[in-house]
Amino acid sequence: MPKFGFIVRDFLKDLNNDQLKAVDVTEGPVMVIAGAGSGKTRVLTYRIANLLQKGVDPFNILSLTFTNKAAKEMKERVMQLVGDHEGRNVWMGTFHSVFAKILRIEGKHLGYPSNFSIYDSDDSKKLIRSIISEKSLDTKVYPYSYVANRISMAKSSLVSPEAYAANAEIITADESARKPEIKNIYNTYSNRLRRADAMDFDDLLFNTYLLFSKFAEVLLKYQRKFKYIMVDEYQDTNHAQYLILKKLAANTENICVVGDDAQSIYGFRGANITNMLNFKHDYPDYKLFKLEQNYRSTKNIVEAANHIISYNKDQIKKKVWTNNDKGSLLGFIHASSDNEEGNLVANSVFELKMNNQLPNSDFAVLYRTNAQSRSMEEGFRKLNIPYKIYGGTSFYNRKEIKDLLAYFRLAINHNDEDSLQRSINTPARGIGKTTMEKITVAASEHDVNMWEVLNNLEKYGVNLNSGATTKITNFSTMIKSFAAEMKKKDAYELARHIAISSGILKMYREEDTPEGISRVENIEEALNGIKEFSEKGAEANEGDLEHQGTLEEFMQDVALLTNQDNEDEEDKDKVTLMTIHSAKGLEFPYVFVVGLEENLFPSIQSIATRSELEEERRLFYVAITRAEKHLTLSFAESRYRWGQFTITEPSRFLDEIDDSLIDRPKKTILRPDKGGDLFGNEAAVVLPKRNLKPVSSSGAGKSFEASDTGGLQTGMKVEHPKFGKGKVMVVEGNGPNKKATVFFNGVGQKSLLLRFAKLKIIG
DNA sequence: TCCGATCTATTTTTT
DNA sequence: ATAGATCGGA
Repeated sequence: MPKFGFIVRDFLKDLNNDQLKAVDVTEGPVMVIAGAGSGKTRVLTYRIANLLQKGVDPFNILSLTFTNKAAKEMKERVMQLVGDHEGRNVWMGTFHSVFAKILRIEGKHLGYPSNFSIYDSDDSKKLIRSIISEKSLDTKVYPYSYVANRISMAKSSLVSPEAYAANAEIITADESARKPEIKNIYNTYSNRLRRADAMDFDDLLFNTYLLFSKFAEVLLKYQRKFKYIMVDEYQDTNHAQYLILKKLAANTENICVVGDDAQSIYGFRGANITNMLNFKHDYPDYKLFKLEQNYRSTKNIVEAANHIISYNKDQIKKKVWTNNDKGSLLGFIHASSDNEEGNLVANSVFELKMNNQLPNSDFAVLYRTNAQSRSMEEGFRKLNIPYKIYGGTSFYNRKEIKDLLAYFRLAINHNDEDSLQRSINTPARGIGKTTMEKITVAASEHDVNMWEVLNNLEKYGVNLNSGATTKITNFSTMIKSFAAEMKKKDAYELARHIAISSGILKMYREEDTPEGISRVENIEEALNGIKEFSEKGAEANEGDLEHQGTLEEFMQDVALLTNQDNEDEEDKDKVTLMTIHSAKGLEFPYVFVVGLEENLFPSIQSIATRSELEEERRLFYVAITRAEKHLTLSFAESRYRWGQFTITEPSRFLDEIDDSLIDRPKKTILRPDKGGDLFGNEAAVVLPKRNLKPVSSSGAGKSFEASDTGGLQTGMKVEHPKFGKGKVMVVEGNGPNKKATVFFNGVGQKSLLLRFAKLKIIG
């Protein structure tokens, strides 16, 4: 007998034909291609409700999303449909959080304890950085972010350090990039994580895959558990996620994936659209449903979005349409500077709000990079419009919070070397560089953990004076005492105890600067958050784990949380400021997409290849389709970037919107057909203009090869792709701000930032 | 060992 | 611009 028949049946009336089919076919593989705003989340939640109605046990349903926020929202909506009790027991979470949970239970098969640490990207970059320096490699040749990215890509493709070193293609690529050491860095990095009983984000996927491949009985257990699998944002899955899903679904093949190739925006991180294309090969008898009716936006907005995406070559054919009103034309803001852009956007919000009596929460400002939030903030602050910023440095990434959490982590997992190094001399307790050096070296030599060395100094031949030895013993005793309290005290009690007796709180209190005060406040806020966690007790929001409110449990949750995940009540009626990436899946009545400038959006890093540019365009598509009623695009003629004044050019994406859809002056005003000297300011740095004349795009880099200008000196002769040949008059500044004044024949004197200018040294 | 001055990387996006 | 790392001197 259907358990909640009347509720679901009632709602089924709200589904259109395509949605209904996607909800109805619960058995066998299903792929739903869902255009923006076509009710994708609705389909997923109703599917879950439908399954429950048919009598499927909630424990047998797994629903995977990309962000915690999406998971939370889905959970709420399911609970609305079927009631809290049933809804609560469905496994709904992000890939990372669900797999972390599995690994806490099953990690022992792979040699991991259940209390393994999770390193966030800051932690892993830090580790990679220290490995690079240990190996005395040139950080110019091996920038740690490059190396980290390379390793992360390998891991997301399930390439182990051994496989990496054995892969001729990869090795050749690294060698021709003159970075042959990456394979060794990767190997050391991997070992070091192991030694610390730690996993990075990629390991959560990689190890889950290993677990399921190597231990058939474990796989079987989870295959039996997850009889019905649903995946949101399938276009953003990477290779590892794809293979894990394939394994999990192999028995029942009850897998339903929902995605939109036009909204694939995580290719840079290893997401692979071909996972969508592979679906039909893996499950030849799959059912395909397309959701093409947009319920979210006006006709104008849908049309603009369709228009934009039609510039992309790679796409699955579909026609998104809407029955909604035509709506107003797209707004357009042309500012002279980033600051003015912030003011104009804020003014525009103010007007719309006043004229139409709208809440602040109806508005969102979306941008390409987090750094752009600053000028927006200033604009809103001037008009006293409340706003909230998502992204940027997350709360848990603040220094003081990391300092505190390091103690928590170390108390939970003594092998966590990152936390050990962070906490051992913060606050200063006289365990300095020399001492740590000795310990690090001993740990490496004996290939044991630093904690092990710390507690057996003599055994590992670490020679320290008695003072240092005492200090270390005291530290170790303190950590052990924290660990001993773990099961006795609740999370809040223990957290406060640690904050006080570690000296962290005292250290920041004594700073006595505005900054120090705010750090103390943040620590207090963190403690309050933990208090809430303790008090809430069994929220049991994920699956079947018993919840006792210990600090260890808190830390397991926190590792995968981002700042987007806890919204305060007082944040409800505020304008939302966020990157487009974090806006995916959200919608707002009024949306501003700002900073539509070449080299910013599309990003300068993504204009080299067609596929990268197409990803930027999809990102623009995502931005546009967040808007329900009204969309405004904005662009500034100049902008501070890296603390440097730069003249900018309107984004090519603006040209790709049909003039009839947008309310803006004629294009000729936007694109003066003059050189870069229009603004006549010689101090201004002109970003490389995009090719106005047809230039074979692939040949552009080859015909002009810029030199390394690190050793550029006065008197040298150089060539510039645009200004031609010239002589260096002055070299000034350092590092990224190093600039040269060059006299170009027939052009005159130019001041160039070497970081940007493509100069060839010719004599 | 500690402190201040100086240098350097960061800015593409996130779990 | 700005935070963090590094360096050099007390």
